[in-house]
Order: sequence, then C-alpha cells, then structure tokens
Amino acid sequence: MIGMTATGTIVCCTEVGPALAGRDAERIATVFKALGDPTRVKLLSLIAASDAGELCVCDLTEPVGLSQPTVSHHMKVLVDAGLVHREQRGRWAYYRPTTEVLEDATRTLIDS
Amino acid sequence: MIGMTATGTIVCCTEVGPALAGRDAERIATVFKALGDPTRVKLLSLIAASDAGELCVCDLTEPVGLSQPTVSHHMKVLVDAGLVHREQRGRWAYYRPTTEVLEDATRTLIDS
DNA sequence: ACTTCAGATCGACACATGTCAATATGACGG
DNA sequence: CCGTCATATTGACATGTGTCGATCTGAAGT
Repeated sequence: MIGMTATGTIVCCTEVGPALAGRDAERIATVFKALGDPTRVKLLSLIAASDAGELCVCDLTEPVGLSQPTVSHHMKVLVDAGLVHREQRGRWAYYRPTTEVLEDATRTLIDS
Repeated sequence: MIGMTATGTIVCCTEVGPALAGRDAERIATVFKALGDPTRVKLLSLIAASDAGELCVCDLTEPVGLSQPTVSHHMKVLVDAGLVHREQRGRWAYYRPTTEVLEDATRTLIDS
C-alpha cells in the first residue's frame, strides 16, 4: 500500500494486522515441517494408499530404501506432528494417517 | 498386514504399492518445507490476511521482528516454492499468495 | 550525476537435521 | 528363561538452515 506523509513523501508501509500468535505459528510449522522431507512424504503416501489403511515399519523400509532406524525416526517425527497414529499390536507397530491435522493447519494458515 | 509363509511362520510384511516418484515427493516436500518455519507461516498469514491481498517487505519486518535481509530470504523461499508471487512496482516488491500450490501438494499427497 | 531509499545478495556463524551402525527394549515361541 | 524377531534409542557425523551485519543493485527524486 502506498501512502503519503505530512511532508508529501510517498511511503509504502502502513499498519498491518497482527501476525499469528507465536505458538500457533510454531504448531502449524511443526506439521508442515514434518512433511518437508521427501522420505516422509513417501512414507505418508504409502500408508495413505495402502489397502488396509495402515502399515508397519517392516512394510516401509524397502520402498523408501533406507535403514530401519532411519524409517523409525521419520515415523516418530510424523507421530509427534500428529499426522499419523501409532498402534502397537504384538510385535508390530502399525501406523495410520490422521488427515484432519493437515487440513486444520492449512485452514488456520489461510483463513486467519 | 499379517500373512503366513509355507512353513507356517507368521510374517508381517506384504507387498505394498509403489511410493510416490522421487521427483514428485521432492516437489511436494519443497512446498511443505517452505511452510516448516514459524516465521514463514507468520509471513504468509500476514499477506493472506491483508486488506489489499498483497504486502511489501517493509510491511513485514516489524510484525515478525526480524532484520530486512532475513525477511527477504524467507520471502525468496516462499517464492521458490511457488507459494507466493512477487511483483516489482517502482521501488517496492509486492507479494501475493498463490493458494493453489498448497492445495495441489496436499491432494497429491493424500490421493495417490 | 549524486543521493536516497527498498530490497537482494554475500559471508559467516550457531544450530538443527538426515543418516547409519551399534545397541537397547520388549514381545513372542520353544 | 533363552533366543529371536520387530522396533526404538543412542552416538556420531556430514550437511542443511536461520540469522545477522555488511555490501551490492536498481529505482526515484533533486
């Protein structure tokens, strides 16, 4: 926006609405940051596209071509961001996507 | 998924659909990574919420409390990700959000 | 042309992040 | 209980990232 001071100088800056609160911005950034890595994008898409709607780590290491600890680490990031839900059944850990979190983050970012 | 080998051993892993192609995953990750920082979340929300639908750098430094070079750097990241459009008018550079990119990334991630 | 002003780029620094091998944990089967 | 299997955690390392001060680039105005 272009305005003008009392002396006639053209200025650009005008007052602007308040930014998102710091905590909100950090919460939203955490969600997006979790998806800011190609490996985690692949992992989530694999789970979302699976027939059963859930997969365990052993299903995931081979498609992404990374070691088991690395996949485990990435899954923890996705869980901490609230993007997937972890359920232990016997020896295996099953992961299922929770799509609302991504939708909420996007809405909060755009609407407010 | 739980299956069983010819010898009767219970196994977990079954074949699974192919992951997103590497380039698609990287393209999507670039978009989300750009939003994976609280400062950039604030910047985009400030622009999206502004009355004119666009803002210049001088409007943005004060709300986020960072130096001009740092804000400039963050805006470049957002532009490179395709999340905002940059237009030079006179001395000022105006930024406007391009929401389709975020929607597309989300859709590609979830649907395929 | 010289100055001023908005914004971008550069160089440097501290800190975060992705990766792996090695090890720990915890569940199941014999 | 003892071994095995699936997964998590730890420690280490290279690379990436956010930030700033200093400087460069261009556009107006005088």
